[in-house]
Amino acid sequence: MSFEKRNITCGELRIEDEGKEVILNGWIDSRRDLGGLIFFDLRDRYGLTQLVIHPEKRADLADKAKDIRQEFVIWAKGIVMKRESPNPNMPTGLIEVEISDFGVINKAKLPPFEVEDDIETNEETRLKYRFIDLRRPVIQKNFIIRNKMYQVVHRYFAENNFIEIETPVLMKSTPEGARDFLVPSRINKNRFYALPQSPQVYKQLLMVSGFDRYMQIVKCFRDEDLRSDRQPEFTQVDLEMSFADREDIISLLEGFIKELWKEILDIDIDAPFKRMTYNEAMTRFGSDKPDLRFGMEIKTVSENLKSCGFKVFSGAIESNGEVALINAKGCAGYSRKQIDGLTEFAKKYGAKGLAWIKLVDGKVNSPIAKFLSDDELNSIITAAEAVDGDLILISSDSWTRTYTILGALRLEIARQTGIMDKIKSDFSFSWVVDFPLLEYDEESERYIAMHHPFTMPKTDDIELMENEPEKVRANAYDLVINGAEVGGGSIRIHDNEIQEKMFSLLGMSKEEAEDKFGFLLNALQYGAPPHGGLALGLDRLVMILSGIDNIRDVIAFPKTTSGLSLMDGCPSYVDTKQLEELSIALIKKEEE
RNA sequence: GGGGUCGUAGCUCAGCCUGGUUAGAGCGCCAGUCUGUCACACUGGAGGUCGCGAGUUCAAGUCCCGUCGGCCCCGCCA
Repeated sequence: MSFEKRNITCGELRIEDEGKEVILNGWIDSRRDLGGLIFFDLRDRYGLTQLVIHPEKRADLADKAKDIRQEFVIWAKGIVMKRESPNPNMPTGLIEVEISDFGVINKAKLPPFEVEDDIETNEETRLKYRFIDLRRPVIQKNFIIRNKMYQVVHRYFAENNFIEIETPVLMKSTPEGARDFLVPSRINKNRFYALPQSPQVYKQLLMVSGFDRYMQIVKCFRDEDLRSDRQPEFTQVDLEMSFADREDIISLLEGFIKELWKEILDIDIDAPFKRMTYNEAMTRFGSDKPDLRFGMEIKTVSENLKSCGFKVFSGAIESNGEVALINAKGCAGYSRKQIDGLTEFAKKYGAKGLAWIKLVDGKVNSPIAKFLSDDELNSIITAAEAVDGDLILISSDSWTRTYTILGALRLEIARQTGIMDKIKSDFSFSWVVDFPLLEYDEESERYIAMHHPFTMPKTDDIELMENEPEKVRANAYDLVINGAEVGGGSIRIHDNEIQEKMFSLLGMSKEEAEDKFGFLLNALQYGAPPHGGLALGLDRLVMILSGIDNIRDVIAFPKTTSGLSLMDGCPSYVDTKQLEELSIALIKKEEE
């Protein structure tokens, strides 16, 4: 089908262009046929331009226009005219193009939903027709931001002497950490590649090779359950530096984030960012990714309640737990039902119950008041800095659980009381540092690496590895923006012996370590420089910059929460022949 | 692995608790009218596997069970 090729886009004509002859190509956004006057809005990625036909002058065009429907792809030639009734809401609203000739390039079926910004279509339908959904300007905006981010990344890190190197997508399966996606192959039967959860080991090897500063915008894969901010394949800005310490990496990243915010949002942000240890983040905000845009900090009150008459509290303290609280300002009016709702919410995080104290009309209203002395009660109220009208929520459990529960409640109260709405266009940037190196995993009855097994312990703590491994802090750091973990990094182990020690702490025998990571241990013996780095979640950064709370809206072709692609129907069953070639037998053959 | 919630016209939803006439509304769509619209307006019309399956019942969109799918959360995500 022939068409006249455009010489201008739909977003750029202005009043200065009056009188020009132009050719436009695009999609019919809408048509308004007034009988004696026909309007079309023509859309492309750059914007909208109004086309007009005067039937009294051009009956032939009016006739042709009768068959034009929304989302048809057309070309139109005409003269740029000043509008009789301009539309101040459109960038091109002062002009219109009076058509002298046009043609249909391609017809379109009626789309299942309209190509508009404020539609409320089920996401299921949107994902099935993703190619139409992606026409919506609101969605396209996210990909324009995303593209700008690629450019800032490449420019900033190139200016800082980083070089981009591609690492394998088919790699060795690593048993530590998230579940791998496995890839069989015809040539090597019974063996499997894995898709990378991260190029971690490769980038460390690149440091051994002397590349000094590496970066890559890279896809990573994890076969774990999905969430509104988690997809099985996602993009990281991955980087690694040699002869660098934590401060080098942190200040480099602060420079990057500054530039990103300036470039994309034209906002100047202050650096250095706040710093907080893991311990502080947990005890003040109940999270290792604290949202610092508002207060409502957690207060620990264990000290005053050691011997209190409320067994839930004293018992928790006795078994090395804590009693802590948050003050839900102005929430004393919460009904029994609302508080029950909060209790249910807390239970999702492992709470057995939730104690509360209301301060109403100068009186204390609380089911636990009768178990506490006046001094104990007052010490709680004082710690909470509570005044009349406040609701104090108290949690007592193990250390981790107490703070995690209160951290979740803090966010929930902020949502319920409108604090979240107030702060939604604010930004807070911080580093959480000094994570524990290890955490004990009840299920496998061993220590597992909190960050990853290549993380360097803090120098002062290395000697603790022998006898008190749970006390060892890692030289690791997370970049947290608005309560989201946007990046995580660490100084890596470059010493073969420490790395072996680490593997053995994780319960790996020498043979096992050799089998799984022998190539790394080997490389560390051939002149490994001290090095460290970080990986940024690019999708999450785009989400924050575009103010979107759903990762699917910043990924062109995302999966649903059950890992399906509704548009192309993957994952799909495969032919028996294909399986035979790979020597794969299915344990349970699906019907059909 | 677990919990919550949703699935009815092309789209968004009401109806379901308390089973009973021909399953409704708005938007969109189709036809007609209309010379300044831009959410065009007005008149008329078409449009349904109530996700799927099985059950209870004289009777199921509605009740029970199963199943598929969307979303959110816990676990999980080094």
